[in-house]
Amino acid sequence: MAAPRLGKVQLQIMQVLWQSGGATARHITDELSKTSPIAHSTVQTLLRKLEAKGAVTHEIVERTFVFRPLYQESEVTETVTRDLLTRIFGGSVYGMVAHLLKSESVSPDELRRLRTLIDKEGKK
Amino acid sequence: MAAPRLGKVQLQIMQVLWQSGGATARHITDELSKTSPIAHSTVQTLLRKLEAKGAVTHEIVERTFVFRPLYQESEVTETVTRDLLTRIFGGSVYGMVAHLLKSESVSPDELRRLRTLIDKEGKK
DNA sequence: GGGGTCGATCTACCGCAGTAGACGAAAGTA
DNA sequence: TACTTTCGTCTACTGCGGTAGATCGACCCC
Repeated sequence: MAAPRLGKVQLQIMQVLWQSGGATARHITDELSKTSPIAHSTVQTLLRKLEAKGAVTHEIVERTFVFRPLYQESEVTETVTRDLLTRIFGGSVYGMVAHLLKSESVSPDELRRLRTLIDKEGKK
Repeated sequence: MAAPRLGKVQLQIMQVLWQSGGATARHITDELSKTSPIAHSTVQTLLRKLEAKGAVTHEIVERTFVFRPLYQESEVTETVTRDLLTRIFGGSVYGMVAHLLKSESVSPDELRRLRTLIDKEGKK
């Protein structure tokens, strides 16, 4: 099992791929440029680096590379979340949730859904 | 207010400082070496880098540097947690907590305490 | 006083993310 | 056919975290 360390932009690229299932470098550049401009060659470089570490693969469709994610979203979410949980909160889920409730504004509706979630979890 | 990005070892150094209030480089080296060996000069280099970005300061006590943290623990916790929340969970506290409950094993006792916490939060 | 110890500094290197220009090939277009 | 666009590759550089050896100065002990 890989413990994939992804940079900030690399993660954004993966997110575009997860969302679309597969995309050309051009599509990714366009998507990322919506929020902040980035050179096409930068995206291509990062895609090659991602491929080098096994995060993505590509196939050629009409002379153009179509990239597909190899890392699963759940896998990456897992890794980075557990990493934070361990390093910052000493592994305490309670500590982490407590911090979230204290420092982030959570709507009453979200709180309700959280309570439901926890109840369901307790019944398992 | 700084939103400082700290590396892995840099964070460990800060944690030693938060725990002790203030410490010499030697003390930090010893503490960190308990888990994995690290050269004293590495710690010193990182301390200088941390000082350069305003994360720590030092005073001289009997010809030895005693370092003190300038970044507050809460501040760093805040920054990195919100960073993850935003980048991975699109800002959804619910999404993040749901992931934690699903992928981390949470004891019944912890679940109870979490429910209590949420109830308290709902009453505010 | 001379050698060992300890602290701080200097310097240098590696790895990786991010950045992007330059270049060449191919394909469409006027 | 010649121009333009698009794509992928090559190359290179910056910044930063992490790594640590080499060195210098001060202090302590015999």
